[in-house]
Amino acid sequence: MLDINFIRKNSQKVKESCEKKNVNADIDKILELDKKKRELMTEIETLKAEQNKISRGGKENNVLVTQAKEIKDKIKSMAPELESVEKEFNELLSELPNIVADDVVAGGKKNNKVLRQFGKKPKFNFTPKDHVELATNLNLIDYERGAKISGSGFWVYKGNGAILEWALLNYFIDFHRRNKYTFLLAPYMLTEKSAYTSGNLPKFRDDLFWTQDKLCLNATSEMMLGNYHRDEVLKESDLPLKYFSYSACFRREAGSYRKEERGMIRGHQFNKIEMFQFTRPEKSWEAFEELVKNAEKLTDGLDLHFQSVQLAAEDMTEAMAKTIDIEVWIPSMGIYKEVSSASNALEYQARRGNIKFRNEKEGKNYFVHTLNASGLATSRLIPAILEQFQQKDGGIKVPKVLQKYCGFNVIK
RNA sequence: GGAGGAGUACUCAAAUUGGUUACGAGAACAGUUUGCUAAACUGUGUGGCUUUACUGCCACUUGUGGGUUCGAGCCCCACCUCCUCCGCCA
Repeated sequence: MLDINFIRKNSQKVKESCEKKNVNADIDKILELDKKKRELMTEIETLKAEQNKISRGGKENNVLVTQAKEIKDKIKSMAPELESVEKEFNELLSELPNIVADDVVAGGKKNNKVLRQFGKKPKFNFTPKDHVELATNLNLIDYERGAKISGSGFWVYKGNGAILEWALLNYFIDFHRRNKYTFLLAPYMLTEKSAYTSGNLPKFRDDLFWTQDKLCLNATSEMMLGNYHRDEVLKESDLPLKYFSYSACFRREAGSYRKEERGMIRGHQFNKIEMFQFTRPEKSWEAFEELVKNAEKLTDGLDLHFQSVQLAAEDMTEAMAKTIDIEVWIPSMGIYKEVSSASNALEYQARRGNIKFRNEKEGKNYFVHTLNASGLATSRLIPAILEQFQQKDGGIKVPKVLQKYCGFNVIK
């Protein structure tokens, strides 16, 4: 959510940002409703002040009590108008996307900009197989039984496949622990309110799984991490707060194409470790660089070929001012696929979740900035590892950093 | 799932039959003043109006949302969370 005061003073900038994202937003309407809201509030508050004045005098004076009754009725008759103005105002305001950073370009995916590439595309002196074939041949992933148990879009990690998956997670966890991020294991089910705060509602209701108790399944740990300090005033000296969390993530992926995305590229359930930071406003861009660097280091540590891409305005979610994706090379598809997404939400999420810190010097509370980055998601890393490190004999060379977790160097 | 109890600010904690400004203690931080490891005093949430600013005025704030009333921490209803007991427990 944006600050209405900011919109009042910078309506032109807000409009330009919306244009970049190709979002149709009626800023003038919002400003008009804001004005109307404040006028009604002032009117009602003046009446309330009068009412309070009379009430404080006690019940001695019958004339005054009659007057107070009239005021009460008047307030009651005005309330619905204020309510409806507020409702419309809040709806429009909460639909406004974040102001995109100055260096974010307009347009969609096509305008995404590759910032840097790491490693080299592997070259094979034999015909490489795709990850589905490799994983099936080596008995690492059981797609058929996954589908039998839970339907399409689910799979089972088996034997060395499960060990490889878990090795990745352990590698990530050790990395974040070394960096002094605090490890959180949080619930996988969240209330509607939490889903609102994290921005998944109302827009993405259909992309979430819902239980009969009106809880939704976690779609990314960003949801639980962003809600962790909801409605709190944090100590300035505690900032930045750095967390990481492991969770299985559940997504309906309703209507998404599965034909071209064989295997584990897009499933209903996948494992992900997420970094999250709550920072002072002036430190958030610094933190952003740190998160991007961490995600790159993790991927680079696996010796994979990948690239970092700065997203264009339309490709970012509405909460974010800037997003950089880490995309790993999938040889069989001939494209790069996202394994991490690092974003700075500035105070957009904090405003929604009412997360502040106390500036001791001024004695005032300000919104924190929130940032998140995957560190990392495994479901595209396994295909990348299998395909990029496959050998002529159909075996897989295990990345060096994972060998101590796996207990083997090669999968045959 | 059932029965009972509780929820007041950072923490602890009071409030007579509904009545003006929610008693008080402690903590932390800031400001002022005095200086022997510190003390004393003042201040501390949200929003609106006003002001260049300082300030001032007003409204809201006792888990959340409603209701009754001129007036609600207190009465009524619904919900949330925690505690105790019972039931269920692949």
